[in-house]
Amino acid sequence: MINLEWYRIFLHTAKCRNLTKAAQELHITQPSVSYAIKQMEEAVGLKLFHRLSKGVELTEEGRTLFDYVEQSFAMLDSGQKHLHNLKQLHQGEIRIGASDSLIKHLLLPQLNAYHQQYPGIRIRLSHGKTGEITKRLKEGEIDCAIVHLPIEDSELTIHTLAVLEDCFVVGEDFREWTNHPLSTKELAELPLIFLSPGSSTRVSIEKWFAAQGFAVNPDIELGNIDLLAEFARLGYGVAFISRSFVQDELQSGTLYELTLEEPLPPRSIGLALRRDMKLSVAAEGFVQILHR
Amino acid sequence: MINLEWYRIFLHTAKCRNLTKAAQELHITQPSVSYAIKQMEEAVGLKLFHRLSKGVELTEEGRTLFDYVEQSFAMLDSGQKHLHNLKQLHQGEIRIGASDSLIKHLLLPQLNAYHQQYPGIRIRLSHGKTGEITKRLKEGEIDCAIVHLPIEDSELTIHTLAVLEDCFVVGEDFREWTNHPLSTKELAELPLIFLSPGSSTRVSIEKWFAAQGFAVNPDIELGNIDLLAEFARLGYGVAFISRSFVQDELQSGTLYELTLEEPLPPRSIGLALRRDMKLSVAAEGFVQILHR
DNA sequence: ATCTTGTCATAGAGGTGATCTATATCAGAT
DNA sequence: ATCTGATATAGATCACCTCTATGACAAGAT
Repeated sequence: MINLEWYRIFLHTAKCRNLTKAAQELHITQPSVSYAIKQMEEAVGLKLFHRLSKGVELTEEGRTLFDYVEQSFAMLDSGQKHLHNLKQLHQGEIRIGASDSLIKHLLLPQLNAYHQQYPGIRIRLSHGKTGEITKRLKEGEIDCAIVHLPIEDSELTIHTLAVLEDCFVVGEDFREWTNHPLSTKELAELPLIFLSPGSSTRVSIEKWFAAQGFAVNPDIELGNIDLLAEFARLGYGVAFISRSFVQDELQSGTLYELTLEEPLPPRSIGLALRRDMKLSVAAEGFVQILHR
Repeated sequence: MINLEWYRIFLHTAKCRNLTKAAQELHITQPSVSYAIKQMEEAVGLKLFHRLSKGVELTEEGRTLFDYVEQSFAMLDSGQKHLHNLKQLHQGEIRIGASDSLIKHLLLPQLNAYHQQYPGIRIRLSHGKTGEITKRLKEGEIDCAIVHLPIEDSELTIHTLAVLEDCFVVGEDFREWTNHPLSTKELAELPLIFLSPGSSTRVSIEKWFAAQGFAVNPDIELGNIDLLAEFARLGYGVAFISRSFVQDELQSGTLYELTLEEPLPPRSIGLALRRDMKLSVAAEGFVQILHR
């Protein structure tokens, strides 16, 4: 069986064309090199070097082998460099799953910070609902998931990232409703604008109404946070939305927040990771940025 | 510095996804594998495997490295195989079967070329008739056979090498018979010189006569092509022989070819190999020379 | 709840083979 | 004849690979 270290000695010897110099480069003694080459030649049953009076020269067979060994070692060197780059975050990729709205309204600052700090890392985003995203996480298709909480899953580790505060907002046409705290009954009778059924935001507000005995039926259902805000602004009704997603509009006065007698349920955003899997270096860097 | 033997251990472990099984394949103990992987991970400063309750799984970084290491080892394997093949060309042997006449008159150039190109390979020739030769081939006593075609045998692979053109030749004493095309009847009445019964050449010409209703009985039967030509030259009669075997004599005017009304049957020479057997490197080299 | 099984991790001991030192040998230069 | 630069060989040494023994853990079976 060929000792792999012999290959290294062979390679250096072939390049130096001199056992003594190869020994110096390899930090071993010249007899070590001589003996290793001898053993290797015996093992393959062929002479790999012509012994000259001043140094050595590859035989035909030695040249043939040299090509293979050189490429092989070049491959190992590339592998080591690639690993080093991964370790230094000069290379790599991270696969993140989150809903579009979370990506746009919550993650963008951290993604920008991460991308700025590690420009060599490829960020791959996939969107979807919390259920879909956690499935992809568990199947190893993504490295980490930004999800609405709560989630109970023994395969996942969950870290709370942020608290989401929801609110109802209106445009100029419905501004009079902000004059006093609304009862839930009053609210239920207004034209409501919600996200699609099944979204976490939608589910949480339906539960809130149901807990107070109201079956709510929104006038408008949209799949996009920006559209929710826009329809509210245009006077189509009352939109239910996370406050942080529309704080620009609230501050500039294009949208107004309703005050409710009954407090809205608190919601959180969390980071989900696979419990049994160590994060890649790239993913670890992102997680650290998220926790700042 | 990475110990190259760690790469081998890493590769096996990655493929087995189990340290205990990798240890078995490598013929070392499981703690050896565990310790080697640990040292390697410390040396590169990255985790290469997730430890699961049943076995291990490559990390992202481990997968990255695996690609490089796999290619690198494949390259070394190729190099070893190439060397092995070169070694075979230095020290191997080839066993060829053919009739004496084919050896002398057809194969000599290729044998010379082969011998010159691979002086370390021992060429062993065995002579005999096509039937005997194919038997030895099937019994593994020879590597390849040069035979007269056609041959139908499911155990053999046949490649056509050359077309043989036969002819009848005479010496000075019978030269007058070359003045006009001979009928087969005229030919059958001349003293004929043939090879021994059973030889392919003999069989083919007997069939030719029989197809025209003649039972031919040669005056002289010889076992040697050179003797055939010599007896024709000496005026003993008309010899049936392959033209390429006597083209020197035909050109120099010591032998003359008869013209026949009825064309002689075309014959071919082929290379027969065992279908179920991979050729040695030495034999492969010879086959390539034959196909030039 | 407890036991069994299969797996990986660690510690200390052992031994083997890679490498050392010492030196011989060789070819070419002076 | 001597020197120089190189490789080859022999016996000794010791570094480190691998061993044995055993611990730890998780999953599955009872």
